[in-house]
Amino acid sequence: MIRAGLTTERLTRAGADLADEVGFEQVTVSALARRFDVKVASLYSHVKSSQDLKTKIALLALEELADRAADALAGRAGKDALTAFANVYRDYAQEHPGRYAAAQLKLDPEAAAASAGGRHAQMTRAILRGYDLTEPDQTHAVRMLGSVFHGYVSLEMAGGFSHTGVDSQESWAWILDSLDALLRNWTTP
Amino acid sequence: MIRAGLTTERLTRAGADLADEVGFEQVTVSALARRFDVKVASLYSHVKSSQDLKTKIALLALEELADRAADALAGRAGKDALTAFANVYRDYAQEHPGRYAAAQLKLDPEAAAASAGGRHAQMTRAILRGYDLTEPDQTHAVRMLGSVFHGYVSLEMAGGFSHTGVDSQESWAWILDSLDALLRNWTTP
DNA sequence: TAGTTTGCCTAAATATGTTAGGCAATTGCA
DNA sequence: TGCAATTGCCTAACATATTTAGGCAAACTA
Repeated sequence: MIRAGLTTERLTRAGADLADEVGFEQVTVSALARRFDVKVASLYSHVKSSQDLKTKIALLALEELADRAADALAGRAGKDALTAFANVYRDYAQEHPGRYAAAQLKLDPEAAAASAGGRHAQMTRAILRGYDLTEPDQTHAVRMLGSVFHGYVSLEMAGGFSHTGVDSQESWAWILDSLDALLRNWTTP
Repeated sequence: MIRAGLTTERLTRAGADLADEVGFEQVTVSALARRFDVKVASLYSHVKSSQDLKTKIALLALEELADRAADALAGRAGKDALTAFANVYRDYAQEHPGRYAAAQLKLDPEAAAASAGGRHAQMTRAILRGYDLTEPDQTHAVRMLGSVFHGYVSLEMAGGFSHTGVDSQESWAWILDSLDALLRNWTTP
């Protein structure tokens, strides 16, 4: 019988695609096996468990996101960098809702350490070089930016901003303006 | 045989407790049945499905959160209100991680309409009465506050802020200061 | 107290997750 | 090229979760 050519890599990628199509919650070893027209048990040579599969998808999403962010940051500084970076998250979430949801999976410490999480934090710090902040303010600002970006994108994806007449894109622009102004004008009290 | 006294109410509450103990993801009709020492099928007279149970837990959490927020806002204005409101979310998430996670469940439109979601938005607007914003800026600001609060709490719960030496509580205070300053100084461009 | 309703039960079908062990396709080496 | 070792996907089996259908006994109602 002909082989399907399964690899951890292909399974992870297909799992991510599946997540984008039906939601990360619905990603299941069984569904993935069906997609490859293969018996469920066959996947267990390539992923340790359902949890392992989900972790791998999360790590993939974090890498993709970090790659896009790095691209967007290249050659930019100040507000330009801030906006480009923020838009990477928002656009990625819109294009790849399942992957974005995966990126929010709570990782165990080892996986977290091996993830692109550190790159994200580093890039946020790089943006802040365009502003005049010293530690610990810089760390506070990193956390604030992360919170706003993640929070906004989550709430927007959940449909939280679709019940008033105000356009979400406008709010997004307003918020980025505000953050830029805030960081420019910050003076330690 | 003696009856367990199941009701939708009690199941929902027990489900919420279970979520806080083992995580919202792990809440299952079977686990809940075990908790009541009852057969699984018995629960189906009180909840329509596993999804229905989760929705009910989410609605409970949203109500509790709105009640706490309303309490916290009573008699406060300006930055005092802002801080109290923000702390309600953060504290609730810390005390009740499973309930907080449940509150993030994506609800179908009917459930969303019947939820306390509207109260949350109204209360955020009430806080902004202490600042000098008019529409559409007020809506933008509502969205920004929601994003920061939800984003920060999510990232903090996920352990995102535990890998540098800077205390999370300090960042939280810094962010609330910043938001207050931002809203006070906002002038439409 | 008899009748009705309600609550929890048993039984059964279906789906997912996971492990163990087998055979065939592929790879590597003489 | 041909054979051995490896690897990949398979069948089989079991545990757990979801859900529906129908039954019996407890609790209300009159």
